[in-house]
Amino acid sequence: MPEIAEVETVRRTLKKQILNKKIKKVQIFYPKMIESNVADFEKNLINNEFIDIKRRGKWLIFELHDFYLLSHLRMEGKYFLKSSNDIKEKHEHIIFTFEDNSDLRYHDTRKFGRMNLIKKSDLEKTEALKKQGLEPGDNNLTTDYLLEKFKNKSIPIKTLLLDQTIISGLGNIYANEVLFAAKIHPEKLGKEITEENAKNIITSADKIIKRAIELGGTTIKSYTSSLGVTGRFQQELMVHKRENEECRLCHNKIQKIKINGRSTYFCPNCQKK
DNA sequence: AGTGCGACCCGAACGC
DNA sequence: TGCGTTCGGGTCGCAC
Repeated sequence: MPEIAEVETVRRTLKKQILNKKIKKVQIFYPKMIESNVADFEKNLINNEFIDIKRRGKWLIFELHDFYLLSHLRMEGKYFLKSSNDIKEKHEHIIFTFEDNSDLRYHDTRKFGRMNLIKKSDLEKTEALKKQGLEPGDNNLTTDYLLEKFKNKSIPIKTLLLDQTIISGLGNIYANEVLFAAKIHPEKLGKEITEENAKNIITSADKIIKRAIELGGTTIKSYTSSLGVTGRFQQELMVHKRENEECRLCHNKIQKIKINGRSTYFCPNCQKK
């Protein structure tokens, strides 16, 4: 489940490995994954090279000479660096081969991830990126901004934290963790969020994401980021995946409920309605 | 416009 | 043991 901290970890790791190497071959085993024209995808990447890797929310942005390759890992997308002699594994869907016979391989068990190759001049026009809200840690992410977005919303705050057009980068794990840290019940409606709540969300999100990035993200279930990097943030999870375990603060039992069909974990004592 | 929900995927977990 | 069923989770698009 790559969220912002995992994506940032992938970005930093890959940046050390793949820049300025000429791409000599692109193999596409699951064309549906590519949202732009598949023939152009291959044609425009061959003989090109990655010169930088940026990120916006959960989108990875690989910069080439005149294109950007946008990559969203969704649930289980991972990148691996291998030798082009290595046998192709079942869930490797896109393989980029560099001139030195090293491979960048995109692996995605559930095939949810997406890629999109766009001209550099189209970056600002790209819907997916245009819609992204403010990231945790951004100075423009203020209580005024949040209260404006939350007012009139009859949607649980948990769902609003997952809305990438408001705050960009939070997924299910960190949404649960942020609400615990901010001491807000996940079912509290957007319009009921107070200024103090909003302030706590901002502070908690910033702190939690920074710490998670520091620890290389969270490895949970099947998710490990690229190149075998294992996130260590899961050791610090307060509520996520801790149903019926003791709250680390008050020793009450952590509860699991569904909000909008998504697993939501919280401490009923620390996070009162 | 705001809200809810199924579809996309497939391995793991679960039930019998 | 083995088989069928359910679950999960980010995002989009459609229905109401």
